[in-house]
Amino acid sequence: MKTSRFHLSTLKETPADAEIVSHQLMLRAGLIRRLASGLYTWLPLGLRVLRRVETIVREEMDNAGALELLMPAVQPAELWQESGRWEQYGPELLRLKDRHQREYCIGPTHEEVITDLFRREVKSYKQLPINLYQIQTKFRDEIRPRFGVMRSREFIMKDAYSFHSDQASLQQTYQLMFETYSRIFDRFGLKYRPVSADSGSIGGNASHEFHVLADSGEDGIAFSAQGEYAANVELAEAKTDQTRSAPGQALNTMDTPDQHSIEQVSEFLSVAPSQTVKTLIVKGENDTLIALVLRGDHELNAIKAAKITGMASPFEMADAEKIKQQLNCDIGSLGPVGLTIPLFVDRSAAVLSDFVCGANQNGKHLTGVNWGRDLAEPEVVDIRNVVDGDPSPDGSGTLQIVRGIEVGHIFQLGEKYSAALNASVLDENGKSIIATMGCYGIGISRVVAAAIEQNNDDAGIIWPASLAPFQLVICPINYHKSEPVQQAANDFYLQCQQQGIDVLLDDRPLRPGAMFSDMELIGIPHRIVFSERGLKAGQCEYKGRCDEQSQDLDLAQLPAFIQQQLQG
RNA sequence: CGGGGUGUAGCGCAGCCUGGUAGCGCAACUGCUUUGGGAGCAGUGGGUCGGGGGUUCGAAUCCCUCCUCCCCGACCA
Repeated sequence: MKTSRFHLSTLKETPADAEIVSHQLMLRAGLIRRLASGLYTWLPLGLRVLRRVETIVREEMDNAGALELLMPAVQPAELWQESGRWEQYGPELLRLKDRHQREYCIGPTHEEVITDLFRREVKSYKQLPINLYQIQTKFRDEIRPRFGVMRSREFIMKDAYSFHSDQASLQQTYQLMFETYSRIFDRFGLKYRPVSADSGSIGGNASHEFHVLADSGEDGIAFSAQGEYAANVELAEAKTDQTRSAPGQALNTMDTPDQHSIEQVSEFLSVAPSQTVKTLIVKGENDTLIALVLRGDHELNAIKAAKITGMASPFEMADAEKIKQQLNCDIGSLGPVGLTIPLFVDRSAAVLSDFVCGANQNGKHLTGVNWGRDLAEPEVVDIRNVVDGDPSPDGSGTLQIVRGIEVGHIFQLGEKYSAALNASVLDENGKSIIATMGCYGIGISRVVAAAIEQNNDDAGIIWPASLAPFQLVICPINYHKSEPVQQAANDFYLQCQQQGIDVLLDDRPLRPGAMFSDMELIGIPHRIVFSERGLKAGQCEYKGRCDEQSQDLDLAQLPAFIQQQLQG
């Protein structure tokens, strides 16, 4: 491809409304353009990257025996009513009516459609297992689309659905998909990590997420540096290896005027925040209140807390006013001692002794508090986020926390949709059995953003070789003035094309600086420069996108050198 | 949905407070010069100032209203 025939559309300035680096660079490099909130056009350059992602996914899914099909983006309401999700899904589901007033939605996912297809098509256990996938545009009417294609409303996803006559078969395909996903992400050339998205308490590996690692990632991933354990922070079990020591101090009431936060109180009383306890009041069922107690330096994990029986649904913090009215003190002075509402205590808070907490009286805190002596033995639960250095739940060393972007998710669905839509086959005894299902997604468009989020520098995008829109760019200096330069560039360009190299020739009449900056912005991995000066010495120049310095090459060794670079 | 902000040329912004008929940089176009890290000079084109309504002799500017986009919302005891 020559730049003169390709719509390169780079921006020197960063668009004001793009917040994260991948979004900024995708706009600046001319990969995407915004049409409306959460809706983006993929420009030719961006589409080349998107296609590379798709191709890798497609090849590996095909290798794993999955079969590609394509389902409609628009789906009839009846199917969603049958699964019950027409009511459950809420405003994220974009609903519409046709001219006959029949109701439809634009699919955010395709479980209903695939299950409907399956029940019409597949009748016998002999046809199982089967794994069907598509690469398709989805729509979720996000409350707040942001970060460009990272969290857009319309997006491209690979979704696969497998059907089985028994759990063992599902397990087998699930394992195969896990390996396939690992191969896909290896081929992307991205740093990633599969994490279990299930606490593990239900047994089995019912769900895994694949995260591309990036400091700006929205999800926290906890993993054991020494062992296999890896889980989303939202779900990682928080353990403590401490045991409670015997009480050493007497219970004391201290005046703590205007000291509300843990930070203030611990500084005022000269104790570590980890020696204090915070008491959070949340809503319980039937308009009641429930108290949650955490160590002062820990954070509540709302997903875990929501699972406690008796919690209001959805999980919510109680209003300050109601707390004041019922407990007779402000939220900055709450404590577990003497509370008459149900009390759940995090494991780490339950092993404290001689700790500090609010006195349930404004302006006062208690010190030297001990479970079992000053108040009842606690009802112990796991309700906090894990932190760096926590013991790994599987006993293999300690946890580390990194940030990640969720780009893949594999899931054992079981019979949720097959039962609702009565998707059954006959087994070897002629008996009708409900199929059991798995589903496997990869956010194709999100992978592009995640790749940039992980790989960029001040100059722009740094594509891994497998995702780059072009592998190699030829930058001739004075292409339009110097015949030798034009000749050398054209010759090498043709030579690359004949070898099947995805090569870009920058034949725009630009000054070198402008040309180099553009090519670095769009992230082409390899660059060859031809100049009159170099050609006179029988040389050209090579620079890899991440190289500090360029290097001179003899023209004779150029083809072999490039061959080697592209393979490496 | 609630709160805050924003909207002026393709992009980034000034002008608004204190009304007088729109400007800067980049980009684009033409010509000449230049050609190893986003060139210089000269010239050109491009804006219903988000929409509608109002106040006024006169509105980008003041008032009302609708809309857009962005940020915040659940990590506080």
